[in-house]
Amino acid sequence: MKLNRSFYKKNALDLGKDLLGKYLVFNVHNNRLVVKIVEVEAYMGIKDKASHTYKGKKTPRTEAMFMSGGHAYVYLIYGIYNCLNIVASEKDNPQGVLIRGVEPIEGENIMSLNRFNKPFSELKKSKIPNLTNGPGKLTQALGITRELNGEDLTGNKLYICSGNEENIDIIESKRIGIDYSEEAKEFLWRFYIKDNKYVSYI
DNA sequence: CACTGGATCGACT
DNA sequence: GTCGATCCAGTGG
Repeated sequence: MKLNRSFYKKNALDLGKDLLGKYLVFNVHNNRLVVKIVEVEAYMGIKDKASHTYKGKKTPRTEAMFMSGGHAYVYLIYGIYNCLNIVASEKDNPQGVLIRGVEPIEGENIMSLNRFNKPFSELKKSKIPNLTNGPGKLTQALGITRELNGEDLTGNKLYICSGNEENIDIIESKRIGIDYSEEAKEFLWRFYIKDNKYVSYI
């Protein structure tokens, strides 16, 4: 079942936890790609020093974060990689959830071609988690680029479905890669599914 | 306009 | 474990 707008209209911490175990669906070129969300980070916006929208900062890049919950915010990091965020809360309350790790459910062959330019059947077993166990990796595997910035997740191209979220053991830990953000870097705003192979970093 | 640094990854030791 | 790649967004002049 596709999740509707009201699901996203909550703060990023609650949305982040609720997203674990859900299925992300992306339809491209007659291909249907489905992945299970296993690792996320919450960015709480105006009061969060680690957030692009700290103090309500609005720029051409961050504009999508100010849309109502249930849109995509995609940005470029380190000049090379795209990161996918799910916008949370209400319009003009710029909170979001960064997707850091997903588990392939459908279309793993396309993901393997996108990442390593070779079919899934030729991947060594040890390489399989490497398909999607990181924010830059999963966007590459799915083929998500900044063209999808601002995409409405209640549409038919990119959306999230209820999935396999029963009996999930959630681990809370510090967010990654935000050393500049003073006390905010200590907050336990990263959530992942315990023992899942597609978590980027334990 | 010029400069600075990043919500990462992969190659290498 | 360390380190370089690579390019855009943000800032200040």
